[in-house]
Amino acid sequence: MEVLERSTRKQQIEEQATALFKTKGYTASSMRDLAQILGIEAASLYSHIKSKEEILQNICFKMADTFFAAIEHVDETSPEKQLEAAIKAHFQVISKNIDASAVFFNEWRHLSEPHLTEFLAMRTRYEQYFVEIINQGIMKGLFRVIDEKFAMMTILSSINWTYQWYRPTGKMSMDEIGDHLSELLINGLIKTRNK
Amino acid sequence: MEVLERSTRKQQIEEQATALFKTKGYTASSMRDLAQILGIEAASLYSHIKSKEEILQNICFKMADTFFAAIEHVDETSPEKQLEAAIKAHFQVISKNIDASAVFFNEWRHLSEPHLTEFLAMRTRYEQYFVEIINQGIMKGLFRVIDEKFAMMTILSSINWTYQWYRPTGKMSMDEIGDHLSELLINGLIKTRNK
DNA sequence: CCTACCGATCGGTAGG
DNA sequence: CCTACCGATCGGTAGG
Repeated sequence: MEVLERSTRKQQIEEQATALFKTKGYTASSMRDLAQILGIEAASLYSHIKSKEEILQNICFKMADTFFAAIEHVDETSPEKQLEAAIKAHFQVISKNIDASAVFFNEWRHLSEPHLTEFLAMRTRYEQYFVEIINQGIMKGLFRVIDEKFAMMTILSSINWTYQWYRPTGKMSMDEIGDHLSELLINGLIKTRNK
Repeated sequence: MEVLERSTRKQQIEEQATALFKTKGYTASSMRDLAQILGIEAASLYSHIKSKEEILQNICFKMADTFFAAIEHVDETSPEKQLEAAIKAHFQVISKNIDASAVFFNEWRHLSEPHLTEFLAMRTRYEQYFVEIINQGIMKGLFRVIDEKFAMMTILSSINWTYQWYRPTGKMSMDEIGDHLSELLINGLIKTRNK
């Protein structure tokens, strides 16, 4: 019973902290700000969490796990289909976790060692997954010959930026955006018969 | 003579502050950090600047001016050529001002009012320039029919992200990246004869 | 450009 | 979860 209550309270803290960090940034957010949102004193937060940075670590590494879990289920035959599925999977994680994505993309640099190094290693591994798909597409003559890291950066940055403007209530639905993103980006990459 | 010295010192402060803000973020950077880099006491900074935020304002609004100046010279006939020139101009500003671009993209939200509102208005106006080119391309039947704001966001985000990975010493030159960026993005947008 | 210093606020702890 | 409090650090000023 007590464990359950604590667990729930900890989740509440992390949830509110995520929204706060997104709005004000991690460094500019104080534990007193966070406590006030939850209607408690700042000192009381430390019954549930170890430190301010622990919250940031949880947000960043949970998001990293979610991103990896999403592309784990991608299982297509052609590089083109595989890239399409990966782009959509990546976007869906962002669209379903807008606040956490904002913190993930902007505040990770405030992680202390050794978490910072671990975080960057995970990011590189994730990026490598996209690089390999692009590489296969080039080798099979489907994609234009292009620096694969450059292509990966261009693709991921477009998707990553969506947290800045995507609104569930906007005129484009989640699926529509996923479709258009993959279409525009893969269309840019693909070899046309006329070129 | 005195005015000249002060002006130079102020430039030095802003230059070092830009690098510091990029690395640590605006809020996490202290005036004592900045003073130490310059080899003076924190209090001495205030002979040259009014406040910490004044530095941020100067970085952000100077960059905004530079971006506008770059697209002002774009003067092409077709939407395709115009978009290509605008993409290249935008990237060149970033590549030539990597540190200031990082601050511009990440730290603007720490501007206080009324500067924040003014900044966002400028950004919207700049984005609108790209939206209009895309709109013309769609109306002339050159570009695929797509939400023009979505296309603008996708294009600009790819270019904006370059400050994260572009290195003047990297294997792709500045011009090569500009070429490939515009090619990949416009190729994604353009109507192919086979579709 | 420096010394000396201000009030405010920070993350976090002790003890209940 | 609270009261009471800690040492550290913050942006900035006064006066030279």
